[in-house]
Amino acid sequence: MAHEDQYDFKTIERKWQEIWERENVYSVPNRCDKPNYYVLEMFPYPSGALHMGHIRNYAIGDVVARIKTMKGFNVLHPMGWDAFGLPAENAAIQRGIHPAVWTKNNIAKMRDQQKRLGTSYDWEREVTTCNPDYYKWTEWMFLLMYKRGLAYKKTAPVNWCPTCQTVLANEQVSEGVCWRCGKDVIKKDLEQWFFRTTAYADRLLDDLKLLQGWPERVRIMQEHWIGKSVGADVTFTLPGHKEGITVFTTRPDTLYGVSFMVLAPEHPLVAELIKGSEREQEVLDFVEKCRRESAIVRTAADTEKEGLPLGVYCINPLNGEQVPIWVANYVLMDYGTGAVMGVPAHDQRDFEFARKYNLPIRVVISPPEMELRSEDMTEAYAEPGVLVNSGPFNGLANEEAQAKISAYLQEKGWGQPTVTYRLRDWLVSRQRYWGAPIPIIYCPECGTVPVPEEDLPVLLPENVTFDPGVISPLAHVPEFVNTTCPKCGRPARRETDTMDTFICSSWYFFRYTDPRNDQEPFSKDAASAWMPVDQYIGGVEHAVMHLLYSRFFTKVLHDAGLVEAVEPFTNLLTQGMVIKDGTKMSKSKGNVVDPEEIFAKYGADTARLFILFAAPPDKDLEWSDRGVEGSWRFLNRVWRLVRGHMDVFAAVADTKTPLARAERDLRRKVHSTILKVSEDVEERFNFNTAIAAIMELVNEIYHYVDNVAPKKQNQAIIKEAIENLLLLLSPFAPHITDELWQQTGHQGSIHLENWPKWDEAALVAEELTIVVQVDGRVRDRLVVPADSSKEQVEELALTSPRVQPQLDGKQVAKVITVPGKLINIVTREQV
RNA sequence: GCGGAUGUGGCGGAACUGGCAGACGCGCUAGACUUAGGAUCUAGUGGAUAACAUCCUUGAGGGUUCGAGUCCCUCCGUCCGCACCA
Repeated sequence: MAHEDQYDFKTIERKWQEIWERENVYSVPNRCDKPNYYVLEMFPYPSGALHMGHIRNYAIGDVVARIKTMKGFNVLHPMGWDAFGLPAENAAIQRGIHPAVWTKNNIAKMRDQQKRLGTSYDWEREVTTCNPDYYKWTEWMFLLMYKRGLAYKKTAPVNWCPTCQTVLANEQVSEGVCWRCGKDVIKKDLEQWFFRTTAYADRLLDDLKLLQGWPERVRIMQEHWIGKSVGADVTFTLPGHKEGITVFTTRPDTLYGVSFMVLAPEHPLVAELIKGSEREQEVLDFVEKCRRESAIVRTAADTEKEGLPLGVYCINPLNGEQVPIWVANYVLMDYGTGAVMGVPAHDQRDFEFARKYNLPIRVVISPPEMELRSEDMTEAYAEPGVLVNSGPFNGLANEEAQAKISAYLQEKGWGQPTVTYRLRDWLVSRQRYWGAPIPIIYCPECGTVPVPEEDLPVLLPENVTFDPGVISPLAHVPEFVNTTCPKCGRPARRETDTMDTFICSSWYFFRYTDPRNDQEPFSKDAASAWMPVDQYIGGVEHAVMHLLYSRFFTKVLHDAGLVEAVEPFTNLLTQGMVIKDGTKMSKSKGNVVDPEEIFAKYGADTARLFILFAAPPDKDLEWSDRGVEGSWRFLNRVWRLVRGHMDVFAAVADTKTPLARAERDLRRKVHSTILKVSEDVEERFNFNTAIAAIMELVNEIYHYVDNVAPKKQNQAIIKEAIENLLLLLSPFAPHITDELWQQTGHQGSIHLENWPKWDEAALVAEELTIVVQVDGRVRDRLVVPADSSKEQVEELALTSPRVQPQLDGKQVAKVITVPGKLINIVTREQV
């Protein structure tokens, strides 16, 4: 490859990265005379190297940050490391490297890659969650939760990932498998710490409507995850027992249609009710079988419903009827009360179950204008209707009956209106080493005692053996475990579980506002200066987990009076995946493109430009080596254009002589490009079309310099065009533009310049192209002076030689004119 | 099953409130410059056709309109999320 006319990206990119760093170009104060703007990309887990998804994420964020800076904002654009987590521990186990060392090395490598991408981060604000000066405050957050009654410990059947050797929160299990390793998750009874996210369920749901700057689908996913349903608890009495069986139902209007009761296999009443009966063993075997089934099988909708009668009855409080009690696999212990009333006529699952086991089906909601007979039904009737077979409530519309029956139940003490959520409390304990310690001490005398704030941080011991099991590696370190009780001073034991790393990432965006504060996690003033984040950018895979936890944290911090913000992220951009050959890049598919290769072959500017040009940020991006080549060619084209016209930069504009046509056209292109790019980047982050417009501008400048005789070329106009070109291109390709800016005699970095403004006067078109249609089909195009009147244009259109033949033998019915654009001549057959 | 997104040349993708479909880039074809070209430049490039005339063309089929990629209805495909939530 002949290199003599290609630009030397290696030298140029290194040069400018050094200058930016030396001159602190991207350092930002918390307050100054400019308005603040906070743009944030999700910080990475330091896995070892950046992949294309990272590069895309940071390229998008960097363009936003640079444009906002040029537009006069004081822009906070920080970066950091979500540095606690399992891979570090696994590396330690497999390769004998300490997690801290492994993590530190990875961070050094990835930070270097980010710098080579040319990102405009304020590195003075870098945070690393595994450093004690950060996790001290993560522990502090735990204590805050504890103080506010939002952290508690309980024994519960929890999700256990045998591969990762730790428990998982509900959000971290998808379709029965672990979010990290993809292996089956099983249920285990363990005593664990939880955060009371359910206490915020309503606010997390309601405030979704404040998030108009979020993609709708993310809001819907969160709404679904929270899963609010409004209904009633109803207690069926159990003869011979003090307590009855309470069920949750969204359909109290169907209570007269109950023909059986179903308990979840895990329901504590099951064992109690069958004790000593002849079916005891049979039922216990069934329960055991259900428990052994994996979560995937258990929750799949097409799993065959199975159940057994207990031979025991409860009483429907409304009509006093005896209702047989069953146990069945389709009832879940961890939703509602773990017991369900069976109304086969009006619930599809109950219907299937009743048909299978020949349980009675009684219609209590009648559809309008027809009679529903249970023996004819092929599926449950879940639509609205009128109550029948329902005693005093007969004849009521079912929506009305819901309220009436709920009220009646409450009045009689048989139940009350209830709201149930799908959202569970957040299980935050992890039986692993590489995480923030839970700052709790267990004292034989005083019980559970939080570590006093002044004793934070609880430091992770360095000498540990990694021997994963049900107990955290920390439990094997006596120096760590054995301590004294902060209350009574007697020997006590530390909690040895660490915190879910999602806790670290639930508040890091606050820490960036005040990263070196050693008195508090951040000052309220610093947080108020920046929060909420104006633009957050990251992958949609965090739609529920990270984004929901961060919202929860922000609300708790708000309630504690520590921050003003009630939501952390005003606008959210979920970038698309980087794919190749139609599928996501992954090592197993062997379709990975390493950013290092692209940096080495074409440089960061080319990589950035390609990634931003090939697709809009929220869509998937198909990687194309040819496309990268095209971006590389374009930058060289810009390079040659500028280098070929170095002499124009001394030119002084001649404001006296009117411009000729070619110059007016070029100026119009320059200013319409400024307008187009400004709109594209501002409104929808349409970087791909913005870059396309810049490419058109380059083509047009070439067209001018190639077609106007050198002596006649207007140097001031070329200068104006090239300067604006460089300014518009600078957020996308920061190195080459800074270099050319300097070479063309400008003082200071181009990245400190203002965003260009378009000149309205230059935009005014001199001529317009009017499309002429006959009956909606294009027949001619007329180029007319911009000030032509409607009549003049219509006359031209009707007499056009290309239009005339189309009007032969027809009458003009009407003429529709869209001013400045189009004329449509509508005809009818001659009578 | 429910919810969401999406479907446009050989490819990635444009087309704001209904108004020239295919911007820009890739690829391809021809030419120029060259010892050479995988550099660069110029021209062309949705399909049919001998045609600068004509017709067809935005997943399929209907509809509204002077005019539909865009609005409405009925389907189909692909991707994603949730999935026995009582």
